[in-house]
Amino acid sequence: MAEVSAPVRAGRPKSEAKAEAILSAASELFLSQGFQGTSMDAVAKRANVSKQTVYSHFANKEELFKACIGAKVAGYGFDSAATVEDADLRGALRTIARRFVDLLLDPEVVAMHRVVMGEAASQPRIAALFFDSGPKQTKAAVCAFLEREVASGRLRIPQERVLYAAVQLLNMAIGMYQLQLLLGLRESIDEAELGPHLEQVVDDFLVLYQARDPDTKA
Amino acid sequence: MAEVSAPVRAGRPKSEAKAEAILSAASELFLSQGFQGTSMDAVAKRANVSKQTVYSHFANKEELFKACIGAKVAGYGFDSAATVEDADLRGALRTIARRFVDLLLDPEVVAMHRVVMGEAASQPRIAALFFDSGPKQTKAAVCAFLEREVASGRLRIPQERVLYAAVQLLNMAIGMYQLQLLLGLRESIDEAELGPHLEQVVDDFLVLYQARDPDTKA
DNA sequence: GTCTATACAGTGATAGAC
DNA sequence: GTCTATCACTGTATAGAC
Repeated sequence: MAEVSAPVRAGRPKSEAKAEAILSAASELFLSQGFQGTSMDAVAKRANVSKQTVYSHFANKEELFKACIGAKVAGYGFDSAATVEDADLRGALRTIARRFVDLLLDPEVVAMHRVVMGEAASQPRIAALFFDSGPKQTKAAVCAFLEREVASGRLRIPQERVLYAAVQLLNMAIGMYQLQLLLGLRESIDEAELGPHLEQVVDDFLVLYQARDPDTKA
Repeated sequence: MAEVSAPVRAGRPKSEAKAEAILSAASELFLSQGFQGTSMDAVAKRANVSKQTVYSHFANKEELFKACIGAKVAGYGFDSAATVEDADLRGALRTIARRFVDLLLDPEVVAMHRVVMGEAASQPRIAALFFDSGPKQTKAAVCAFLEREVASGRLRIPQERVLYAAVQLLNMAIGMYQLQLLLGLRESIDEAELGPHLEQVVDDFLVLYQARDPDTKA
């Protein structure tokens, strides 16, 4: 019975800090250099650990990539649409559109779109995970908001067209801005350009779907 | 000595035939495997030439990539909008929307979007070339069409909002379909789904911009 | 001009010392 | 659990024969 020294229960908690450092370093590299453009050596170096330590926490490069994307995408929720203030319909739509473009024009989100799309052919499960945790949730949140507004009589959208209208609102809001950022043609979008654009989008959306007063001829 | 002697005149159509073979092989590989996922060895093998022959025609991998994307993007013109039949406004809009989604949902075009976006961070000049020869031209063509219709009085769009309206039409038309293809969530979009969708898009666009008959109260 | 053969750095992943 | 050292392999690019 060699009652040895300390590390009888030296188990997991040590690694947690390093695991986080590895995840953080890998995320930065994957998002800026892409999956194939990032080497495990570079990840280890940036996280200030050895390469073997990386492999002790993540089975291989794909698992590490999956963990990075999963963590990032989980942090970018768009449940905002559900908690928006309903007092003013136009203001609520403006808020939804604003939050959506702010999210999609965020440099990190742009980088994630680039990486996930670029690797979608070879990593279809990552792409599916991204969609389910990202665009799908956003769409669902906006649909829920629209349905509430339809129920309360402030919007008039046929039941089968709510999803179409939600996508329409978001697509009109994003315009060509995200494409320009994705392609690196612009660094960011000026507020002076974005503000009036979103105002116009909300106007158009209301023209299409605002419930008309029944006693007013339309 | 069974000599066949056929290829005494072993063709010297110089490089042109081989250059084409190399370009074709490289394009297929780049579009399906990405830039970093494609090796010069694989290009040479698929083109049935030696690796050195590839390097004699293209200085390096980046130049080869640029040539591939440039050739592909040049072949996908969207001048169609300029030559559309104007007889019926609704039909013309439908045609434009149809050609746009047919273009963007084409598997090869989807693959090109994936590759160009994925490599946009490291190859900004490629991304710019892609934008100028692709989306920018498309947008310009639709703008030209809209301006003609405004001039002829069938559409009513403020001068400064023509570009906005063009993007709006195209964005509404594409919906979430291209994103789903980019992420590999669907293989293609069924016509039964696409047809009614485009019909609705044209309807909405006309609600927003069709010139009202002056003697009809709106 | 095209081929075979190769230089040389870098890759993902593993083995063994502490 | 973490590190150093190394594995087997592939990448781009080049040199020399025909």
